[in-house]
Amino acid sequence: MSYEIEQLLLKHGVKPTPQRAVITQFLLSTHSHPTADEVFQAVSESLPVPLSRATVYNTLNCLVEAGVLIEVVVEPGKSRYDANTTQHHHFVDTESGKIIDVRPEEVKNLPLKLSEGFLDGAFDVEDYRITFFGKRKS
Amino acid sequence: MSYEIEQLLLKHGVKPTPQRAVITQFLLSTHSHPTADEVFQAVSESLPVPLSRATVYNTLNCLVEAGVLIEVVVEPGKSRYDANTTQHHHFVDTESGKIIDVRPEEVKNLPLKLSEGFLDGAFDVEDYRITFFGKRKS
DNA sequence: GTCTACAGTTAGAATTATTCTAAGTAGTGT
DNA sequence: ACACTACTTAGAATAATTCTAACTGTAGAC
Repeated sequence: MSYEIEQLLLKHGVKPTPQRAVITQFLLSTHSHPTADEVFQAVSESLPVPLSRATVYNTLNCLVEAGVLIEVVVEPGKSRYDANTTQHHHFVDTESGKIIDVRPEEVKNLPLKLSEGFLDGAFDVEDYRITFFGKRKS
Repeated sequence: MSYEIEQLLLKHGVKPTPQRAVITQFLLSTHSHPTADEVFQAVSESLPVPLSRATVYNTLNCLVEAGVLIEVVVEPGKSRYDANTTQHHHFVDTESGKIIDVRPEEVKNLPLKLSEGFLDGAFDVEDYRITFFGKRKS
């Protein structure tokens, strides 16, 4: 397993195992926001040892807890995963279903501020995500 | 069934049936963003006729298609439904899991504009939703 | 008024995504 | 080598949703 992946996992307090490394490696190499099953498909092809679905789910949950990955929920029924853990947003192409990362700088007028209302008054807002919907220009 | 509900369904091209009316009625009466199962539980108690889960799912999908409801996906595994179809955002209380509607006016600096970038250049952004995460102030 | 057609509803089976369980495996420290 | 612990495994179990095929019930044709 590559030194960089090993260091990344260690830095987040995750014991580096071959399965975890290869799953992390795959997610770092793509911007396609794959589902757990897509990770399973892609990784089991390129792995010398057999890989269980349970391990994929365990690993993804573990990596999300540790902050190595972000879980992205934009459509009902399944979660998607993103190794880009910097603050960013998502654009969903409603025709293809593809999800594209949107850097905060691409959105004007950020950071958002809440006005003085019940939300700002009663709650601590720790984070926010914007999901854009639209279509590719023809 | 109430005249208002009947008119609302007709206006959206949905044939008003008792099941659809009572499900719509329930969603209009709450701000709790219930899941399909919560709708089923709540409605089957107050309905004289038996209600099938399939009907709940059929009806919710039908009402979302017709624009009577919005489907809200903030947590993995299940969809939630919201009869508030005006443009708005959501705040998720990460401790209780409760979802609270946020009116656009509560967020300063809106409407957002995309800067001149690949996203703005290649895609037509039709809509966006902001999901806030945080906790109730103690 | 009856008949027919069709859309809506139903119970339960099937499917899909995810988690659980119990057993097996490997690496680390002793 | 030995035991401890954490990881992985296959398959069972669960949960959310969709499918299927049979059963209404109502609207329009006659």
